[in-house]
This record gives sequence, structure tokens and C-alpha cells, in this order.
Amino acid sequence: DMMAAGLVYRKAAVVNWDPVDMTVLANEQVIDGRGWRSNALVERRELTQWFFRISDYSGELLEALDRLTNWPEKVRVMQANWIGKSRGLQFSFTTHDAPAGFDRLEVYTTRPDTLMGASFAAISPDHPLAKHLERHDPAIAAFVAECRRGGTSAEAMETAEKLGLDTGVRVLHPFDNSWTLPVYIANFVLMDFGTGAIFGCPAHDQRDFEFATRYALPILPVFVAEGGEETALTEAYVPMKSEPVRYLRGFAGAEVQTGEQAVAAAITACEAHGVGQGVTNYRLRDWGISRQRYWGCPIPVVHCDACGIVPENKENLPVELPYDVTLDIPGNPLDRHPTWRNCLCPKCGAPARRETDTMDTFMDSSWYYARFTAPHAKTPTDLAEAAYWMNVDQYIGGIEHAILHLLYSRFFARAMNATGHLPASAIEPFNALFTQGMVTHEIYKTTDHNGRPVYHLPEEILRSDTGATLKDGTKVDVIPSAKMSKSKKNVVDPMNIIGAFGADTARWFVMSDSPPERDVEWTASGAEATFKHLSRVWALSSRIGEMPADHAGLGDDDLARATARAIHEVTRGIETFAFNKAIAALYGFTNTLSRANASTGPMKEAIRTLVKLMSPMTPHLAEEIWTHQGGAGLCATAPWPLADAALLVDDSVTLPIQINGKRRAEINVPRDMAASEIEKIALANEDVVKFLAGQPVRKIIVVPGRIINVVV
RNA sequence: GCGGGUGUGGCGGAAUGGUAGACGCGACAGACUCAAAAUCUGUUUUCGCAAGAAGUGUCGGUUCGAGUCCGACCACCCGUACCA
Repeated sequence: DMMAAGLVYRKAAVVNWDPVDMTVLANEQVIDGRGWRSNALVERRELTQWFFRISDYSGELLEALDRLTNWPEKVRVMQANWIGKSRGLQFSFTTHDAPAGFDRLEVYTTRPDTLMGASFAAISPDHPLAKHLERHDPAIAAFVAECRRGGTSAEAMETAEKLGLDTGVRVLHPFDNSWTLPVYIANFVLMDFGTGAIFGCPAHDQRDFEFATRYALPILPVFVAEGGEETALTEAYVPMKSEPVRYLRGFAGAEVQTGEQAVAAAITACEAHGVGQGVTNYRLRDWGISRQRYWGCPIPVVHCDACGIVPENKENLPVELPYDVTLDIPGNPLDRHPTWRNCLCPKCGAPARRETDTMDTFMDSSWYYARFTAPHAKTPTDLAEAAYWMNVDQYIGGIEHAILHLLYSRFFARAMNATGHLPASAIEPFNALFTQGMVTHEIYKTTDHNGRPVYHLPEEILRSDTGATLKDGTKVDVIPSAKMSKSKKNVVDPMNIIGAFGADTARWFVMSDSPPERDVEWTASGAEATFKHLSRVWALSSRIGEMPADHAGLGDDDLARATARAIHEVTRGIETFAFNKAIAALYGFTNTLSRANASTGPMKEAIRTLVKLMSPMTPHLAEEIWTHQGGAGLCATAPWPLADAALLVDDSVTLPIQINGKRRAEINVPRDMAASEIEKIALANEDVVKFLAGQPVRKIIVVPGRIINVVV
């Protein structure tokens, strides 16, 4: 369906290729020791791959971010930056001394206002012109090959020198046909952005500046700081686009104007003179979904000599992977599996071959929520069910999915709408997003005789204040807390925690310590402390259970107030995802209850409320005590308690008294006492009189129910 | 470099512009015990015997009042990158 909707295409693209990928992946030890993989293993290769046209939706995906008001600002900003909208000019140079078929060179720039500072043009090593030239010129072929070998890691890119090679081709300046610029192949120009070709303005781009300096190209300033004069530059002058500057070599707009004004004026002027047109460009690239891996869903197309690329018939879907494969030799196992690979063309019936690329696993996570609305349907979704159940009210996930998964899902929902699988109301699949933190732990590392790192599980470690050792006394390096990961062995198996303390303890502890959007450090002592607390609750329940039915105590009223407050605070905490605050309120209420000496009825009522409030965190203990205290049915199905609003407000309040902003005394007054009355009491207060020491009061501020500030 | 975030006790962390440090951990003291563990009761921001003083990364500002708002800076964390 997506092919029919024109959302899928195939193209040759340069990708990072790890020639030993297949072999290393067969050996878990090597995959896991991620640090072992050196970038030298990765090379850049051109492969024909499958793509989704997510870039067709760049503008739409960007604009719709504003409507996701229940998403964190952070995630929306990350997506906006990732989509990366820019406004600029696309135009073509007329070439000179270029091979046949290359009489124009198309470039894109966001700074057309600097055209008069142009000193060279540069193309990507992957640009069609570069590819043409490399076939005829060994020096160019060698240089292009060198560029492709370059490291692809962040560090390699950052430290890479700006390298270029003059192609001998020249272009004419669009405003002056007697002005020619050399065309270089440059290693820093990317084929994937814009047109894969640029013009260089060294005076106002640091990258171009370095390049021009290296190859002795002219550096011609187009503008100077407002009030400044033209001087020789030691680095590129790149002020904010919102800053006004004075143009020495402008061609449109005022002499003094901001970069933004100049860019707009330059686009208008260029369009008027037939030099290119203003275009909006996006950084977002199409989504490459091809993987040369065994796992992943096969891409359901067939290659037929007669018919070309043909989608597999719907009745034959899904195309399933073969099980009899070997992973211990390099290469794609699907490629060398003839009985799976060979098939018949769905269109003409002639012998044909299956596509051996599999799909990126992000494919599956991009629409599972939609499938969940009709899990048994014979079609991918059922429109009526999808219309009923969509959207997801609250999505919870790690921040690591801020860009890829969450952007792909937004695209996929739109694509599924285009193919008739989702209603238009579901194009933004997640109404609200919450990004939770991770559970972290220290990492324990030793080194083997080959100098390779060996990691150890927390339960193999003896920890002391001074350091850590293995049980045999070997000293262990302790690396500060990091996301739990099997490869680093800094994991605590949930089964061990549950075995030692029970599931309730595990749940309570993980929620109690930190707000959920932050990481939480797993500590053994924290889990033990939780276990002790839950044991205290159980002991308290036993004590209350044994109270005589006719016990008459004191403070029934206070207990009712404390109960109302606990209901209020715990409920608010849970509703705002502030589980740590909800649990703090539960600790407080438990302490109050264990100290209370109220009558039997109110005590039993209070502990039933306590366990109901605890039940989301500790369901097992809650049910046990619920039954024990005579609760009807299941605690989990009993109605959530409601706080009596009248009990939430106290009759009297304690007001601190500040003198010049420093707390000096406090008074207790009826809640609804008039401000003028409070003033009198405050000024008569013994401590206040002492601190004032007879100084005249200049001003007195009474904030009812809050504070009193006396200014002298 | 760019974008985002975070800085509060020994630690995790609370505080609609209104008593900074709730709650928990840890530590210390006491009770119980022949003893220890467990349990219970206290204390626990720093300096000070106290009265008191200082204190939320740094410097400034707004305000009767700032952890909170504004400006500049510092440190750390996350993301991302030769984007023309």
C-alpha cells in the first residue's frame, strides 16, 4: 500500500558498511564489548537501498509540533532541530571547461547576500560531476577514494582537515561573466544536503575560510561590523543574522541591514534577475529502511527480469524468514539461501528473486500502537476500531527515543492515513508524552591478561568505603553510575530483587527515590530500607487488627484530618507522575498512624485508606492487609478514596513573622482572622518587640494564611 | 561549535515569589540484650557552649521578601554535528 501511495523508493546511497558485521554479530562477546569495535572496520560503500519519503512530510511534521502541547518542550525542540528548516537560494552556475552534460552546476546557499564574496565552488566527492571525472582522471579517482575512506566517527569528522582538489572545471559568477571561480572536490561537502555543491565565501564561513587559506584562494569581505572598516581577516566574520552590519559588497537592500533583511532582499533581487529561486530546504533526510541483516522483516518485493521490481501479492504476506540459516560466515544469510531467495514473479509467474534486504526494526515500533487497536483483524488495522481507540492518551518512554522512534511514528501515522489504514484524527498518534529516566548502577571492571576489560555483576563484588574487590580479594575499578547494560554487567536481575524482598519492594523503591523523569541509582541499601518500611506497615496492620472492638482513643479528629491530607497529597502525586512525592506522603501518613491512639473504628478505617493509597505501588501487600482488615472484595477494585475537602483546611494557622525579611517569631491565629487584627497581635508579640528595640515600623505586610513581614 | 538540561546537607531529593532542607538513605546517641543482629526512641545544613550568624554553583539586578523572576558568567550532563 505504501508503494502504491508513492511513499517508498529505491536509490543508490552511500552508507557506513561494516564488512565484519555479520561475523562479529554471531559472537555475542564481541558485539557486547562495544569498545572493541574500531572505526577502521567501517568503510563507506554505495549500496542500492530502500527509502521512505519522510522528507515529503518535513514541513508538516515541523509545523504540527506546535500542537503537541502535552509533549515535553525538550523533545519538540530536538525534533524541530532534527528536521532543520532553512530558507535560501538555489541557483546554477554556468560551467566552463566541463565535460559534456555538465554545463550547469546547481548550488544551494542560505547566504545569497554574500555572493559577491564568492571565491570558489565545491562539490561533494559523491556528486555526479565528481563521479564522472573520477572515471577519466586517476588523480581525481585517488582523491575521491581517499575521501570515502575517511573515518565516519564524530571525532574523525571533527579533526579531519578540509581537503580539496581542483577539478580544472571553472564556473562563471552569475553577476559577472568575466569572473570565473575554480571548482573543487571537497571532503566536507555532503551529497545529502542541498544539491551536493556549494559556493564558498571564505570571509563569512569558518569552514570556507580554512579551505581558502589552505589553497590560497581570495578572501573578500562582503560586510563589516556596523561602524567598522574593511581589514584583513584572521578568521571568518560570522555575526548573528539578526545583527545589523554594513555591506561593502552588497547587491540588494540597504547599506546597513541585518543578515536576515539582506538574505530576503538578495533572494528577491536574484529571482528578479533570473538567477535561481528562493527555496526552503530541510535537513531531514529520507528514512533508509534497508538492513543487510538476517533478523528484521523481509522487504516484500520480488525482482523479476521481465517485470522489474514487483510487490509480493497481499495474500502471500507476510514474507517469513527462513529458519535454516547459518550466521557464522560473513555476509547476508538470506543472500545465500537459494530455496528462500528463488521464487516466482507475482505478476508474470516467471522465476524471480526475493529482495534480501530486511527492514529496520523501527518499522515495527512505528505502528504497533495502531495494530493494538485491532489485534485479531485480518487487515493491518480496522478503521472503525482505530477511530474508536486512537490516540494513545499517554505515551511513556526514554528520552533516547526523542527523535528517531517518535518522529518515525508521527510519519508512519500520516502514511497510514494516506493508505487508508488510520483516520485523519490519528495522524498524531501520541497525545501526551512523558520521558522517564533510567535505572543506573556502578560498573565494576577488571582487566584480563590481554589487557581487555572484564566486567563483573554487582553480586560478585564486595563493596567497602575505600573501594571494591572480587570475593577472592582482586581489586576492582569502580566506574560511576551508568545506564544498566548487559555488556557492562552493571545490572541487577529483577528476579534476584524479587527473590530477596518481593515485587512490592522493587516497585516501591524504584519509584520512591527520584522523580521519574530523572535517572535512579539502584542501591542495595535502598531496597533493604524499603523492605523494612513495608514490614513496619504489616506490623502496624497486625497491631490495629488486634485492637479491641470497643477501644476508645483520643484524637479521632486529628486522624481524620491526617487521612484527608494523605489522600489529597498521594492522589495529586500520582496524577502528576510525582511518585516520589506520593510515597513521601505515604511515609508521613504511616508515621502518623503508627503514633495515633484513636478509637478502633477510625484506626481501621485509616489503615484501609492507607493500603488503598499504597496499592498502585505495592499491590500484593495492599490486598493482604485489605483482607486482613475486613475490606470487601479486592482492594484493587474498591473505589479510590476521596478527601473530605472540609478536613483539608485547618481552623487555625501558624504565621511566621519576619523583620526585614528574616524570620524572628511565629504566632498562631484563627484562619479567617482579619489582617488588621493579625497586625496588632504581631506587633505586640514579645519576640517582635524585643527585635524592634523601639525602632519605628515603616511598613507591615500581612499575607493572609502565609506570612507577616515587618519593615523597619 | 550548535541545541537542550541540571547545579539545594555526607547521599537521593522537597519547597503556588512567603518559615530552605519535607520524606527517605546514611551516620551518631540512647533503650532492649550477657552480647550482637533485629526492633524501638531521639539527634543530624555549617560555625557557635549559647545568644546568634552564614547558607540553595559565581557575580549583579527586581522585590517588603528570591532556591524560585531578570542579566552576565562558571561547572557538569544529554543530544547532535563539516547542513553550505
